[in-house]
Amino acid sequence: MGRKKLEIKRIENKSSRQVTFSKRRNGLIEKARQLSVLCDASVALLVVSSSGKLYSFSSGDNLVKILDRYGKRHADDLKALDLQSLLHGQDLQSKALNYGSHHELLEIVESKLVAPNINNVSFDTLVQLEKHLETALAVVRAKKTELMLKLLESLKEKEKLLKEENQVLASQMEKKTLVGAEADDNMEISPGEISDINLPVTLPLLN
Amino acid sequence: MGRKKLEIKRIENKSSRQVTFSKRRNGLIEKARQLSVLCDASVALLVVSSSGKLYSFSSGDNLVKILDRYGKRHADDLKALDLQSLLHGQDLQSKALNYGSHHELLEIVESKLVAPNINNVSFDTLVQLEKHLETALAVVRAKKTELMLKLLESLKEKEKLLKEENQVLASQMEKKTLVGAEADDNMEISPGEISDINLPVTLPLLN
DNA sequence: AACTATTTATAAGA
DNA sequence: TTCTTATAAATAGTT
Repeated sequence: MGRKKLEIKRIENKSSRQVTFSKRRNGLIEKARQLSVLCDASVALLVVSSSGKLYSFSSGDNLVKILDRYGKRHADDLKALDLQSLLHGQDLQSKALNYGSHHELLEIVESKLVAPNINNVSFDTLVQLEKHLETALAVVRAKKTELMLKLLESLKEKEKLLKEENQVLASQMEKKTLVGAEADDNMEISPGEISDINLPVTLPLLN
Repeated sequence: MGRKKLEIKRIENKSSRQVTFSKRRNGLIEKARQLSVLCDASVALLVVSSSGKLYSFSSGDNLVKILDRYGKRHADDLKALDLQSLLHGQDLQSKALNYGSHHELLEIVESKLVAPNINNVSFDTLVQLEKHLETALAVVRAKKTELMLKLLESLKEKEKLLKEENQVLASQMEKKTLVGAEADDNMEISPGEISDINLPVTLPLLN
């Protein structure tokens, strides 16, 4: 879509390849964003320039929700395939939870690759394994984001409570100042509007 | 780019959202492909519809190359951290070869996320798991590339042999033509320059 | 799935 | 890089 129709093959001129990369990369990322917004879809995009620089986009919150769903559905698929015995079978917890270190994941992968029956490691198998790992990674990242969002929310909540408390303290200070410095210990305190539940213990109780 | 300008916000009508998703998803994937071809870039794209269906694109060879470089660098980092013992330790094969399906990788990941002790799944744990999965992915991709390169080499080798054979055949044809058509069955054949090892069995033996 | 009126992206040029 | 503009492509609404 420019002055001329452009064949889709490697642009040989280095500088125009660079320019085209910059333009189209921006366009692609914008399109990805639009798709995610318009259609409530999760989109993850990764672009590596020929010089090795990395650009990426991911639809964020939304990605979390949906990859979570994807993970759950995948789990359902596994159930349907009667593989869930490993996940929810009797010795599951003892088995899976013994993975003290995630290094074992790597071991499994590596063993597949250095196995004696190396000839059985077909290209297709590797492609499949790659896909599974990608999915696993997506699920883990989704969970990570979810945790971050929860943390964020709890921080916001704390902030709100602290602000409320500050207001009460400020009004008390004002009162105290008006009454005079000698009445400190007998000062009456109004109950205020905030409840006492969930107040951080490091703060003075208000009523 | 349609009959009307469309605001970029969630399309509420379900069916038109579905249609738009389908159209734009295709468009996006095509754009991703074009960028990778035109600019010799690596592109990976992952789209999950709101119903949880997964669509993806990756630029293949080129991505392999660059991620391979990434992978190697990552592998070097691991060595520096003295973690490679896990990769090449002794009981690794016996342990891990029992994993018949790659689904189990996902199961392990999933079990970590839905585990009863959900509160123990700390953010740090997830970050670690993410790193491990990334490494695993890099390793798998490196192996994939290795296989591709081997295949490529063997194809080149075959090509070379076939070309040599063609030359011999061509010179024989020339000789035959010069001698005349009636000497076919008694024609003397020169041994030529090529060896008989590794010649495809579907080709006529030359000497 | 097709069809188009339009909008959008972008190739070339400055 | 950034902007401009002619033109190619994508796509929203329609059938």
